Amino acid sequence: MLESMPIERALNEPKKGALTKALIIESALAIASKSGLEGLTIGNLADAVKMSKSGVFAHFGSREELQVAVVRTYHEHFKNLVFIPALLKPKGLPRLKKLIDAWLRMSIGGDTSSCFFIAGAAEYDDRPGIVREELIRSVETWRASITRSIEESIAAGHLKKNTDVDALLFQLYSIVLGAHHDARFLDNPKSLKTANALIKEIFNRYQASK
Amino acid sequence: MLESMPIERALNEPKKGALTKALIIESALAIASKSGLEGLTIGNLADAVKMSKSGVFAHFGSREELQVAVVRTYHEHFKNLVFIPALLKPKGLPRLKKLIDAWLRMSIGGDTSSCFFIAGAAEYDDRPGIVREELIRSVETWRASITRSIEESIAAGHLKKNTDVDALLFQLYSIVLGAHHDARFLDNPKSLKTANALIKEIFNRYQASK
DNA sequence: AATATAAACGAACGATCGTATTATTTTTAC
DNA sequence: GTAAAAATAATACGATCGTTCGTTTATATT
Repeated sequence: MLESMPIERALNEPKKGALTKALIIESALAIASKSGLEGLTIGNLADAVKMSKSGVFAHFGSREELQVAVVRTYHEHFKNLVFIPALLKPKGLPRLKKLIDAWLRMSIGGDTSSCFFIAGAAEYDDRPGIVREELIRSVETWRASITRSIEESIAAGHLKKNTDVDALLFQLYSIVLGAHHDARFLDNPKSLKTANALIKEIFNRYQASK
Repeated sequence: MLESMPIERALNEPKKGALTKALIIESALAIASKSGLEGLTIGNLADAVKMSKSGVFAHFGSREELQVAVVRTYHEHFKNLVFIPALLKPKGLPRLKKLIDAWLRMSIGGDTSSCFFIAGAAEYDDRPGIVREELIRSVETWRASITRSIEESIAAGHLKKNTDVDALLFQLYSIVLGAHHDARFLDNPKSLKTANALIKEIFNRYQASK
């Protein structure tokens, strides 16, 4: 028996480990939301969950894997907070508007937490590695969702047939970046209103004449 | 003579110190351009200029002051690279277009260096201190320059009299942020073209009908 | 040339970083 | 209840961080 991998044991997933791991990740997400993914260390995370550094470390094997886990978890949160609610709106322009509105509101959310897709993009725009790759995956997924919703809006006759999808995506995305910048860096309280007015204007311009 | 501050000596500014300090800052600017202001450490800076850590440190007194010095120096570079060239264009729309064009090109510049006003804003949007304050000062100065140029364009009759200055500033600024994001994080080679097309369209829309 | 000041160095400090190794405790399975 | 396995802890390592200190070298003044 050169090797007898006990299959039945591999299937028996442990109980407690996965649970505390989830708790750790949740705490890590809170820290990274406040201080960025680079501000998340094994040390301060261990303090936060009242465990030893090594105890926390063992769950991930490396700091990078911890950061990747945080990005993945944030992606799930994002889906629940932004994407899923928009699915309740009817396909086309209503859903597209809701997608952007929910994202915008959450990006500049008054509390400490920022949007990982924005903050992470800035943090890792010149830092290669698996964290960056995971971030790009998430952002591209999100952009694909917006793109699809734009296309559906065109198909439904809500937006002009000759709408440049990429250009519209770029505009919407840029506005959210701009609002995020104005609100979080410049502390401009009017940023949300400015962004909303602009979004409305853009949609009007792209709208099929009725 | 409880205290006899030798005034004549205070006026004699040293020679060599200021020179090497300038060299150090220049090197620091290069490092921070590649790795961000937080990636700039006394250690790697000392290596870069082939000096001892303490020798470098003595010129600034603290790491924060070093970072502030870097921001100030970058502001000067920015003026020379973006602002001054635009002054050669005639007041009004030509100058405004040049301001944005030069900034945009430099922000997504193919080389390693990014734009501090953008990268720094993201890095310090939740990190209080003198570095953040210096960054805000620089960014606000830059935004004031754009604002003034917009107003001059209106006064010159190049842009509609009812132009919403803040809204236009927000749009232009957001587009550069979006292009920076697309180019540097998503590695999208079309970002410059997309941004330029959009800028052109916006100026057309705001232009006084002739 | 002698002297005073500025500039740079070298070594060390305490802190924290991520990680590896080894031990102990807690949970699971029979 | 006991043995195996998983989860957590304890400890330590080498690196690097910003900073301090005492000393030496370079520059400037007289």
